[in-house]
Amino acid sequence: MTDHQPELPRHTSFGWLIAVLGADMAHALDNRLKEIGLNISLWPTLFALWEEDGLTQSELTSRCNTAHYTTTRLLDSLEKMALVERRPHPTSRRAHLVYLTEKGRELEATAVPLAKACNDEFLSGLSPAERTQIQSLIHKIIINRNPALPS
Amino acid sequence: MTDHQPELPRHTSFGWLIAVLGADMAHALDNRLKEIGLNISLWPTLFALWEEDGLTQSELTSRCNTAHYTTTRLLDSLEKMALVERRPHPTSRRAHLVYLTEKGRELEATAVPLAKACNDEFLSGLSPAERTQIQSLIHKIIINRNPALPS
DNA sequence: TTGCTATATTTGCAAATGCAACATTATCAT
DNA sequence: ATGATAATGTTGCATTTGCAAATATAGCAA
Repeated sequence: MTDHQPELPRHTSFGWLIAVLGADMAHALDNRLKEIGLNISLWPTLFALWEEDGLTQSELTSRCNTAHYTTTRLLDSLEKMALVERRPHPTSRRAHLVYLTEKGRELEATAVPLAKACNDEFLSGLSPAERTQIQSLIHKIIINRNPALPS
Repeated sequence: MTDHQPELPRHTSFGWLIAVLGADMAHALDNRLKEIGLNISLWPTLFALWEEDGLTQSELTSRCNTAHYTTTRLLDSLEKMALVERRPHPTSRRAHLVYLTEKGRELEATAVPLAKACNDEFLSGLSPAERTQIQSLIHKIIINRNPALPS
């Protein structure tokens, strides 16, 4: 070992930086969510439902960026926790519509501020201008890759 | 369903944007790596070793941001693939030093350009100035969270 | 030296994930 | 209608991951 550190991948590769930051943020949110009986794997689905429920599982799948079988299993968990329920679709006998229960709906007020706090904590080293900047740059990359997403 | 889309979490939450982008990038690199018999889980360890080998497993663990037992298992895989070898540590009988084999060393020339191409593809919608900007902003966030990392 | 604590690595077991196949229902062309 | 194909959701099984405990060694204090 020399006393001069060579440049490591985390310093030079964009993908690596994103992976490290993503893992770090997921871990931080997961810890907070555990305090209220949730965990990070449930988060995208719950968040999507707080914004709009009565969705089919495949609509949820696409909004949450998860695999269809993952959605099936997450909903099994969320139903056991009595946070959501599957109701029959009015016109299709194979699809379900997913609704929040009262308990699931109430959770939003507790949970969302945790996530906001988490985001803020990570962004705390940046100026307001820098925050806007990074958000829009990342958004730009995502849209560039998948123009189908609404801007 | 109305014809007006409410704002979804992916549009407003920094953590969500990072998670989506991270998953997307990991998936893209994983696909490329599979063409040459590797996969994304092996990547951080190999990359770290290409930069410097003869590290102990715990040094590798800390550079790769993985769990110690993950390092153990990844090295088992990499040894089976004849890409690395564990050698005894000269002064400690519990530690090992991890070295690339000739085959492992040669792989760098094939693999690293794949990853570079992958990064470039994701950054292709940004101007050179924007690329510098986003890289430095993300770096700043990571450092802010973990000041122990070398800048 | 003895014993206590910390470090380095591995492993057993349970939970989570991914893949591929399945069952069921819709759609659509003939 | 009939049959082929696609969409929706679930499940079995193998692989991966994570936690906690185990093993072995090092370092240090009395």
